[in-house]
Amino acid sequence: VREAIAELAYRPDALARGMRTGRSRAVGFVVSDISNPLFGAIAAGADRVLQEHGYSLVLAVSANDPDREAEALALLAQRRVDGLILSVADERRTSLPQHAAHFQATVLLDRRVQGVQADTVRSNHTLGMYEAVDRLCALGHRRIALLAGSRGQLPSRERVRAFRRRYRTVVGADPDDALIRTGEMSRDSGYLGTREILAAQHRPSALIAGNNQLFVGALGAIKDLGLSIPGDVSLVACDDSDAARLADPPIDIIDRDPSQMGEIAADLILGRIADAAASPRSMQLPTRFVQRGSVARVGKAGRAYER
Amino acid sequence: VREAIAELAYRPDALARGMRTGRSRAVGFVVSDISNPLFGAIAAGADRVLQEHGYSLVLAVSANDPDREAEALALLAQRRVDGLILSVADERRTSLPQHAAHFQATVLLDRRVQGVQADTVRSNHTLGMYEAVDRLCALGHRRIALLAGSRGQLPSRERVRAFRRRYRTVVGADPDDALIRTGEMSRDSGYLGTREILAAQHRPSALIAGNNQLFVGALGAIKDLGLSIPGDVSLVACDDSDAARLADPPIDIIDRDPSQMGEIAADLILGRIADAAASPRSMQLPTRFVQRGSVARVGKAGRAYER
DNA sequence: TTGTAAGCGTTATCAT
DNA sequence: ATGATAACGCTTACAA
Repeated sequence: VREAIAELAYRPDALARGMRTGRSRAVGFVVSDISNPLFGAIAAGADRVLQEHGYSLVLAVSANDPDREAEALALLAQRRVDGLILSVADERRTSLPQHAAHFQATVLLDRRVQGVQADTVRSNHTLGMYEAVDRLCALGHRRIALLAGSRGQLPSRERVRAFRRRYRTVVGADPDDALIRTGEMSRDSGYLGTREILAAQHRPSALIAGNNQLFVGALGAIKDLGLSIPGDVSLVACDDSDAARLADPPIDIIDRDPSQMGEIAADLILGRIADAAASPRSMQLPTRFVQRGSVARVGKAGRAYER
Repeated sequence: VREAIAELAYRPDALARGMRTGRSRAVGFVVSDISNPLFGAIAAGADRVLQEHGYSLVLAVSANDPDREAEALALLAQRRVDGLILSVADERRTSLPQHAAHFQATVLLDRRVQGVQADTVRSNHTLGMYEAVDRLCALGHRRIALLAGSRGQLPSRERVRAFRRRYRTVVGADPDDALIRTGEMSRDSGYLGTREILAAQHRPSALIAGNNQLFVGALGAIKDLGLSIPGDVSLVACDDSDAARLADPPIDIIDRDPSQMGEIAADLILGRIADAAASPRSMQLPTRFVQRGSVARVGKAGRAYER
């Protein structure tokens, strides 16, 4: 019999097995943009763990559009995926609550959705933001702009909150709300926001970009305005990237470990599949500020790389 | 009846349907590294087209390891995916021939595999390389290094061939083979290769990095060596990236459209699923050289941005 | 221990 | 047209 198996290269049909057992051994992965290396790294981490356990990752790109997200969820439900790893496009407009019952395991990536019982993997965006504000304020920065991203995503709100709170603690006054801008998590939004902010008469001395896309836009705008980093403006980006490492000067970042996020998400999924009744788990990973050379003492224009 | 469908949110079970019809409406996507934005963009393009047609993309990361690639193919075969989009890790060691019969549609991304009947999407790496060599030679470069990547991947061989051929045509002599280096498609390989090449006594005046990872390593090495671009060395990268656009100076690239590659791959898959008997199709997309400021006339050290 | 049968949710076929 | 029924390939439960 074993000979025949080997000879015919027989492999059990996963569809039939899935139909009979009620488990497809597939996990959906819904993200706004898989060409963003942050999500790519998360996917890679998750896939590594899932592959080891004979599970596959079914990708679905939402393009930050709640309607496409809804279609993706419907399609994945139809495919009877056992689990779902989801970076909700907009917490205020997500259709997850309508679909959640179809997935026996759901892990939310850095999001909070009302009325859905799900495990979560979260980054502690507060930690790194505190360190960044400490550093900027210690170097004399008081007018600090924040490209915060969308209000429909938890990390954006968390960063704004941490920024305000720490600024108040350190400086003893509230930050200028006009310098805190919400908007799309896109290059264009980062570019336009930065141009507006830096064209104002009373220009901020530092800028924090809320994700890698906003950072790309911000850096482009700073270049186009002919400003120098950190002489004219100090810059901090959230999440690491080749562009941040290789820019001149290299850009200070609020860093985290995205592939670990993916691995933990996969672990949570597998754990919940094994024990559907377990109480919801929430894992939190740290973020940390990394100095590189894009932040200088305020008012010392031209003296780059000061530490 | 329709009321009941709406009321119970009934959706046909894709597993059962797949079992009965013999079509899973899923397509496998096997790549070395999904955190590489090049593959991310290809995946995004493919997913956009496939989603429109009710197909899902099943991701499998091979990490450039032929063994993991083999496992991925076996798992996807077991899942009865209708099609396969595959960027083979190493053409010399791929197990695709053993698995190909399980997939009724296969599209190879920029690879050639002996004995496998598959549609292909190819980039014409020759075009952009010709333009790059023309440009470099026109500016007086004669000692040009090429970080070519792995010999097990068609684009690497195609670039070496195009480089040699065009150099010979333009210069009238063969290029120095010691400056053409094969190796892994990794940052480390790019870093180490660049350090070695640029530390030699008779240093080349220009360097071409064969992909975005090699480029990242090369740029890091150039920085660490304290060399300036393009004053000390001119640099050209294959494939665009944020890092190339935002570097100072911005890096000249050999560009192509990866998301279009993904879309075309998906189109080919859908076409072949519709007509399995159609003769194999091979689509070729152009590459083009884009000037930005990282290439200068040879011997005019320090005169950056010369055009 | 070994073998047989039922049934998972579809779709397709075949009577009516 | 309409409706009942078989079959896809597997797992599992139960019978021999």
